[in-house]
Amino acid sequence: MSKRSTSASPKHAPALDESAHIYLIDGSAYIFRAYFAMFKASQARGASFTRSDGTPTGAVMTFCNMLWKLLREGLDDGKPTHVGVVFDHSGESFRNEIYDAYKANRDEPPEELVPQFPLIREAVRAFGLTPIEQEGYEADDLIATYVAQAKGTGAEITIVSGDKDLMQLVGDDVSMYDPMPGNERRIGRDEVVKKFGVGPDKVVEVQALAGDSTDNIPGIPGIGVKTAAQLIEQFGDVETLLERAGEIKQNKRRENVIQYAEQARISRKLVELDSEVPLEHPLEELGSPEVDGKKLIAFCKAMEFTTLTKRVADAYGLDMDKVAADESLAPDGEPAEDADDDETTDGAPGPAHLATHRAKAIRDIPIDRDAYETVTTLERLNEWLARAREQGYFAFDIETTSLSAMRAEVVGVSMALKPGEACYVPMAHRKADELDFGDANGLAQVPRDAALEALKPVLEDDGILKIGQNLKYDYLVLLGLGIEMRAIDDTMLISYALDTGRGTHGMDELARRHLGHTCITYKEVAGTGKAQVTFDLVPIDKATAYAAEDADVTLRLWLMLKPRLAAEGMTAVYETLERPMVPVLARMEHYGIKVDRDALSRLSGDFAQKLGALESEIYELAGEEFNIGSTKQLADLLFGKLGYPGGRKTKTGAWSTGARVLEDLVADESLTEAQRQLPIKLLEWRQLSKLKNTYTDTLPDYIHPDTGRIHTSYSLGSVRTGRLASTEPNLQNIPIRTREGRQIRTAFVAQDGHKLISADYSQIELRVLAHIADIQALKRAFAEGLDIHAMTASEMFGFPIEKMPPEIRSRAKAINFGIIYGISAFGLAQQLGIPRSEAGEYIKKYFERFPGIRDYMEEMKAEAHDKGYVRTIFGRKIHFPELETATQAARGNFERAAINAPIQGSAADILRRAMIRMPDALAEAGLSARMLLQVHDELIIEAREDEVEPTIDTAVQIMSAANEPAVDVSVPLKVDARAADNWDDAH
DNA sequence: AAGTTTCCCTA
DNA sequence: GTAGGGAAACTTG
Repeated sequence: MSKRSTSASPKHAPALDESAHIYLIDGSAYIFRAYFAMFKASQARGASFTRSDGTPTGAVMTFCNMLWKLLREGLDDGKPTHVGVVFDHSGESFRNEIYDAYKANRDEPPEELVPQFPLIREAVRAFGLTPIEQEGYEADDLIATYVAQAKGTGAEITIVSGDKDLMQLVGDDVSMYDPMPGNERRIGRDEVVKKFGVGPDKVVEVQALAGDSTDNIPGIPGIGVKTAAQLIEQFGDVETLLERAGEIKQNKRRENVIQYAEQARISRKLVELDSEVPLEHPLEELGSPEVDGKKLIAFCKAMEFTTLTKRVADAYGLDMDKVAADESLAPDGEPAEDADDDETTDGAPGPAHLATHRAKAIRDIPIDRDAYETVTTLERLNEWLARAREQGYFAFDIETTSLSAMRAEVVGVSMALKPGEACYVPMAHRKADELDFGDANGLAQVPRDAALEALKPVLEDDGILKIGQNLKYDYLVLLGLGIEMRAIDDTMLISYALDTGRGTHGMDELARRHLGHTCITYKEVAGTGKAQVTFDLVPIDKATAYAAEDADVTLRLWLMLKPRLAAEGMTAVYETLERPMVPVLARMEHYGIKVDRDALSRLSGDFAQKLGALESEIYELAGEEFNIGSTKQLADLLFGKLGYPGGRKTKTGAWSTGARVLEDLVADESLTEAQRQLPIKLLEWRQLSKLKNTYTDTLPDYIHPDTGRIHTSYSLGSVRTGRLASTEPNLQNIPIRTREGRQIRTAFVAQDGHKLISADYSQIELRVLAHIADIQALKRAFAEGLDIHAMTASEMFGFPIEKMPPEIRSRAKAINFGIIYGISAFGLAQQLGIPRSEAGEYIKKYFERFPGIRDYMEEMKAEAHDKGYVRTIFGRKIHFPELETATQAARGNFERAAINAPIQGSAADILRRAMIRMPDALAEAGLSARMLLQVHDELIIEAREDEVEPTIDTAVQIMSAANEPAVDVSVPLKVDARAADNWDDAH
């Protein structure tokens, strides 16, 4: 018995007579249906249904909203006088004694739902009611018994449920009401007839014959609801039918009825509700709908339901601030870092305990690569999938011919159901003539199309959780095959949410770190270098060991890491900032961006010509030919033979030839005009060779042969601040600063009839800084739309903003950037080309003018030292384990990173939130526009020409409000957007 | 063939 | 001073 059950004091309800109206609410069914129908769907859209300590509360909230509405307003026919909220008792019911497979095919409840069951019972108490449940009985039986007893009183009865198993109870004074949000409906006799083809009194007969796969009620094979209704119409009931089965005309049907007669009798017992349960809470004790506002507010506050708290306070004219959260249910404040001795209020082990307990148990199960199964038939694959369906979750991995998802062909898939229980399903392996696999390595495998067809419904089922490592890859490959994965968890992203800064999040490293296990490397199975083969040529036995191990390890990592999310209060970060990025990014990568190959080719030609001319001039000036691209040869020549004054050295002691050194030579007044020509030409050559080699020569190779577009890959979990990184190719470093560089941008174009829209945040990091450090002067400047660098310069150097000399403004700009980067006198001096002492003076002056900034910096340093991490405004943690061990010299670097991380990271989180909402926002606005690229503070969207204006409006709207409603930002987020035919003109 | 260094492109 | 990716040269195995 719960500690608090004694404190629940049911109020006295009026007498039960003809004027009474009883609501019997089927709590358990509602929770499940609400969860699958809406809570999960909203979650997939990125909505947060998690309390600040990570406890999932979506189902509790839905339930409370339903109950609130029900008690306050009643249903379509007035308010109730008596209310009972009824739940299934956990564990088996008497039906399992009749038929041990009853409900045996039910999935375990979803992980997010489990901690919510006790909370929902608490919710019922908060409404002043007693949750009704009884060991050995299901909610339906209790409801049936209440109905049977209430009938004698003449009261009107409404069963609040949409469950067809309760339809047998409908009668003169008894109807049902399905409370599913958006699908509310009254269910009376007519609705029952529509569903079962017979009246409520014959429903059990029909159900007995037709069976029910969700409850695992067998029924009679070959008979569905239609046939069952027809048979019952003819024979009256199951028993009569079985006696006179010989009269059935259809041969097969008759045989089945006779053969499965006993099964039908059992089924009837299973579906018929027990209306004679000895009630622990008799009918007279049903509660009243009157609510104690304070008690309910205390509960809602503990759950952090802001909207409902307000609604309740308004309804009762109470001041919500004056009611404290129910402490026995509220989060404990700082979530438990340490995984020891935490307990929930019911004394059950909490998430932190679960996390450590799981970790230990999983590490103890050895990994045996020889135990994995190779699935070679479709039948066997379907058996695995059926088990996955039954379990409700499984680990999953695709093997393909390419690391590039857009070019990958599926070769096989692996899956794991439990630690050590994994298989590989080869689909498209082939023999290469030059390799002898031997006889034992035949190519028995499941044809690809058939295998994918079997997989598709499971992958797309949002009731079956697919667990993977870096699932964006699999998602993208499958998207190309017309499969849209739903219900996913990604171990890489879970690890990233938990452990950013504590190492990388690749599977091999996670396996080593958490399981003490070294995975087989890809090279071990596929070879290395020139001898490396694609996965379809890997022998199937090796492939099984490799692929099934991946799935096995992924599952184990998930079992270990997932409970840590709740234990460490990171569930919301994972579910709102990480997981929803997978489908969004996969689609952006899938669409790609159109690139004008010919334009790039022309540029390459131009650059080549100019480079040729420059080379000749450089050889002429140098007096000899050499490899200009070789820094070593160049240094030898410049500082050796030609005697130029050497500037800086690199960290390995070599003379530096970087742009800064060459620029210094150009400006060196001790050199002659003629001597300055060589560094000038070298700088030009460097710039052009960079543009040619890195961009115009390389980008065309990334144009996909089928789509004519470039499909970059965005990496999640690789940047410690939460930013994305773009690879193969990197489209986040396309040139913009020089005229020649911008020509490359013009080659990124919209497709025919479309425009590219570039929407970017203005000064987002400085705005975030102004907010976090709470700097009034900066906040005011942003609110008034001032030129922030000019304003800084004005504050520091005293010039009026309107007459600011450009060079003063640019100094202030450098300082502002320096602040974001965790300023040092050394760095600022280098940036501005001034003595370090002078830079130090600037910084001193800045801090005098903006002391809050210095306070912020000191705070971040202290927090990073004390706690080992800093946080973004959305709660993402960035760990700095290095600070504990760093030497004095190295410490400054980490401290600057800790200062920068909340700024860069919060900005990155804002971008993520905008990106996650954008596709739905565009679709809801009826727009066909698509996000194509993200460049840290900029989104590139492709829109049809006739939709450009509304697309810009939507994008700006979403981006400007991306922080809401999770976090208030005390500075406006300004977004600029424009459209053009190419990226350069749009930016 | 694989790893490291230098340089340079982006926010 | 923050956060990245990547080409080419160079070093090491």
